[in-house]
Amino acid sequence: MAKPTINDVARLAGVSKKTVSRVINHSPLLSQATREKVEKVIAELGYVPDPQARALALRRNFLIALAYDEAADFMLPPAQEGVLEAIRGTEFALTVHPASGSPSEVESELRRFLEAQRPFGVLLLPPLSERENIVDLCREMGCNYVRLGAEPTGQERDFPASGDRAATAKVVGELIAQGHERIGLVAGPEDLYSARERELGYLDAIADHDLDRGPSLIAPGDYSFESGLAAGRLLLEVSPRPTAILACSDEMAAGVLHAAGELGIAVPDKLSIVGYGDTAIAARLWPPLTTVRVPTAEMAKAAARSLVQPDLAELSPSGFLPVIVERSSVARAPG
Amino acid sequence: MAKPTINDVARLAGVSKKTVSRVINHSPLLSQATREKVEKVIAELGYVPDPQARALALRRNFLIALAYDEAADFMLPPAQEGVLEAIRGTEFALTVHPASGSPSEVESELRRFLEAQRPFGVLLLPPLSERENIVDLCREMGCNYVRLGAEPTGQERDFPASGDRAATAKVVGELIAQGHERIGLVAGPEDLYSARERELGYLDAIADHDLDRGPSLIAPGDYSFESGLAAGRLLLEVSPRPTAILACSDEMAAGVLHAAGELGIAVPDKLSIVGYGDTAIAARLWPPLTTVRVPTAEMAKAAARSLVQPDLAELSPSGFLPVIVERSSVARAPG
DNA sequence: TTGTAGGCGTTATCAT
DNA sequence: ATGATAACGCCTACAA
Repeated sequence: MAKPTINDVARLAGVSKKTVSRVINHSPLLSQATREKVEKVIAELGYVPDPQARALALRRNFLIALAYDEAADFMLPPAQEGVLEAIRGTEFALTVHPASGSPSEVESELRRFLEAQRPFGVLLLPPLSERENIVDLCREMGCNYVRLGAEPTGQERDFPASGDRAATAKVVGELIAQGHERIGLVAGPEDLYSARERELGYLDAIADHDLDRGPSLIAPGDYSFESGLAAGRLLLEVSPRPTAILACSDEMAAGVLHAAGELGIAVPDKLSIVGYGDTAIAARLWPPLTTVRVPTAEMAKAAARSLVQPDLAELSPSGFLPVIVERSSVARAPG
Repeated sequence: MAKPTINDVARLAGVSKKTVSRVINHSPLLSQATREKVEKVIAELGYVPDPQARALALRRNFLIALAYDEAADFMLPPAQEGVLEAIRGTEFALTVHPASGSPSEVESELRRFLEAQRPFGVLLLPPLSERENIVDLCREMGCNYVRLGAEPTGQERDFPASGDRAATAKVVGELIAQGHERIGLVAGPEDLYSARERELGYLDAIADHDLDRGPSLIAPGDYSFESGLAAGRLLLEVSPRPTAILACSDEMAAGVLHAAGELGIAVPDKLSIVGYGDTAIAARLWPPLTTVRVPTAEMAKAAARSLVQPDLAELSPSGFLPVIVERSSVARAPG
């Protein structure tokens, strides 16, 4: 009553193992008759090829890994969803590997993971995707990889963060068009390419319109809620107060919203807030958050597909542009 | 320059394959001398045992699967986190399998997944964990499994949802103690054990205090934000309006908060809101949501550990009780 | 304490 | 179009 093996199938069908193997792998050179005969036996026995044995013989398994730094929690859900969508219906599965600790710990943890599982391919989320030693590690281990959200390198197969600068400049421009003249920024972590681009976009817009950009209008943050809360308290304390704040992540925008709530500042009447990411939280906040949608899931899906079916023509990796989502946290500048 | 195999190590160390194997697997019966000799060669060569070959020979791999229905999105992040914590530092990895579609599609998808990956163990999230055919499937495939959040069955190794009824009764009791007499409920999906328990807990408290429980005070929901929004609109329209609403999930509580915002009802001054779950969103809403914390991550961690190290004594699976988290969305009843 | 022979279930090579 | 034989890299059983 043990699981049937390829040998059982071969014996019962009166053919060789290899022939059964050919049936399994849809080899083109097989007579229709034998194929059907073998398939019948397979169905009767309920035979399923052993994945471990296949993996050994093929020298590859069917795992796609998603590796990320703890700092990437904010983009994990959509990225994961995208990968799952890409591999749905295939024989691939997703394994998830969070890294934590110091850079060298992160590297050795990832190495152990790659050694222990030997996944067929890895998706690297930022900031992991921006670290050369990590990329080198993947290459050295002979593991396919794709980088997400890193600085563009001209590597065909990577999916860089593109368009953040222009998108940010555009939202800030829209705030200005609505009469806002003192616009605060809650910046992101400096080691993230996307965060730097967003800040540059903000500066572009400010410069374009000759607006004030005293340092008191830019507060540091790390994409986390807590940092957004702290930054919000900071920015809302300066005088004259900004009438609008752009946070470089939705989580931080939620923090700013809290700060405004604490101070009794009405949003959007007295303060407009814009987030970034259009993550799950954006539409659930009150007021619903105007934000910039980053197509993380779509990028992850395309990236995973490029690992799984490298032959298929892909959407151009640079074709994933952020787009502004207007909700209710922005209004004209007060009086 | 191919990867070194056990043979290379054996040859260079001047011992047999088996001896190397014993070193790898920390066999106790080995002379210190040979062990060190072999370990030296292993280090020099950078040899790492091939996981696929090991998996084939051992007839098991090192994957823990997390299987869930789409309806379980709300508890996926903490569950995943818990599993990852449990396997951190071990040679296990996590693979994630979402199921969607009709019940029979879900079953056949899960079957294909289990066949294709043959994970060492599976964690079943509700409502998957409550479906007997799914559990049978795991058993039939000879796959270790643990159920999370299902109805208690007396099975030692499962981690049922326990304490929801009592916890719900307790929060509602506290609302009553604060003067609330018309308390609405946004119920959860009826096919979830935990949702049914929460509704029962609500009814317990209402009955205990001889309060009104007209059907107009109970609105259906499915744990989603949208259903919470709809339920909120419904409940806030009846007259006299409830002064407090308990939503059986944080997402639905966010929906109720939106409904209140649309109608210009101040929270918590005119309306108290309580959520359930203490998911990420609870602390980020404004006002911060009073809610009931469900120790999903801890349960998932313990559950995963029970798969990975079944020998170790475990925390009693029923030891994970929900606990009330007071924040700012509750106030005394107005007037 | 160590080695030998054989098996795990599949695929690749190279005949036929 | 099909089959015999040898990998793939590790582990178990048993012998020494």
